[in-house]
Amino acid sequence: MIALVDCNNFYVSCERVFNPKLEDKPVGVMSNNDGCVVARSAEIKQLGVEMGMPAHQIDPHIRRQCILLSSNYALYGDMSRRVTDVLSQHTPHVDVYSIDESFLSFEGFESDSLEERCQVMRHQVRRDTGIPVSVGLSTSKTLAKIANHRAKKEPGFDGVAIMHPDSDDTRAFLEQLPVTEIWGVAGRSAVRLHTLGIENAWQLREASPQHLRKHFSVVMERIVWELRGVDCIHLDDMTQPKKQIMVSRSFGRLTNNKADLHEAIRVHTSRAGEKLRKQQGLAQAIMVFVRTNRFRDDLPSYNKSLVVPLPRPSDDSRELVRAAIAGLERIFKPGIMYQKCGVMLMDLCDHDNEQLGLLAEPVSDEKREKNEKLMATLDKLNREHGKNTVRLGMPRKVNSWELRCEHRTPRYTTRWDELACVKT
DNA sequence: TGGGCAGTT
DNA sequence: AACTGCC
Repeated sequence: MIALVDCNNFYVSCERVFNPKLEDKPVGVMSNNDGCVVARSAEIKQLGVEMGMPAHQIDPHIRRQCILLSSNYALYGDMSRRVTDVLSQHTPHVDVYSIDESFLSFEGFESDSLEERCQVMRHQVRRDTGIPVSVGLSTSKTLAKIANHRAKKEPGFDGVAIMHPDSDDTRAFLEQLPVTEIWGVAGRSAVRLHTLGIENAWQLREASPQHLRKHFSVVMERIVWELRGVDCIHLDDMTQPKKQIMVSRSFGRLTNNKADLHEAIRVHTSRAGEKLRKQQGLAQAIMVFVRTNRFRDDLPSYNKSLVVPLPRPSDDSRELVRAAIAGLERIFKPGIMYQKCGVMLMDLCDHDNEQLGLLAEPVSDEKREKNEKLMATLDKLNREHGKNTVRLGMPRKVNSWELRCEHRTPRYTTRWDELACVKT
């Protein structure tokens, strides 16, 4: 059996742990740059604030009743780790799927007592971390996801729902479940499934896997098997090293300032270098892109990207930055109001079996060791003292390009100076 | 009106 | 290099 453990309204729940005044209130957490609403309390859902809604599109009358917070990823990441720690006490097989979801395997466990076991686990997570979670149980990940939805929506389940793949109850539920509610099926696929006469999850389950593979891809074929209860989506590739590493951000406000883009590209590239070193990889090329706001038809639009090959495979932020800036110089167009820029490290290879190009100059062991030490020190400082404590290049006085996050709460659990104060 | 992938054209 | 799809 597989369990999907999903935190309820995760970001909002994290905020409530440290600020009980948010309990019973319509609370929302916004995405980066205070753009869209990405987490909602039950009360704000009641007011009709939809998932992914741009914050500025909320009716002002409704908005006044809501508490909208900027996202506090330092807090959510740390709370997520705490939840995972508790889950790990209940089974050795925990696959962290996202910041608020984990798949647990209960293979080899007594199946009669699984629901009870999950209730105990659920209560322990609540007690030890303050985060409410729901649990869906079945024999495949896709069905466990669906069971989890039911655990959240149908109060009778008390937070833990089990779905046996071949029961009448499962059939009845799948028959009324639109395909868009299935993990991996969204708008475009739904339209194409519709033309094949497939509207609900049961019809998809009964369709021929080969047929669907032909019309879609192996991904859709797997969904059919999964709906039949066959576990065939494997997540171990989650921990596999990434094939590309991307770092990009929107600017707090649009900018046409070349220095802003330079600084942003430097910071994003440094961050990408950190991620690359963490997975012990080397990049052979770096892509740099700039973009205008596609929703502003009143301004000229300009989207441009450029791949810059690196002289040799590298994980040295200084070499990466040099290449990225060279790329930026070639695609920067003056007089354009830019909304976003970023970099992507490409053609990643493993640190150990680095291959030198024909023209690449080998680096002496001594020099390489020095570079590695420098980068390791940089990473350590930034890890322990907060992002961007140490940066490459000249810092600027005003980071006019930096993100908007006007309503961020303290990083209660990861910063000594931002600990929650019980009484002053 | 977010960010980070993978995959296709 | 640009675009699509997904979460």
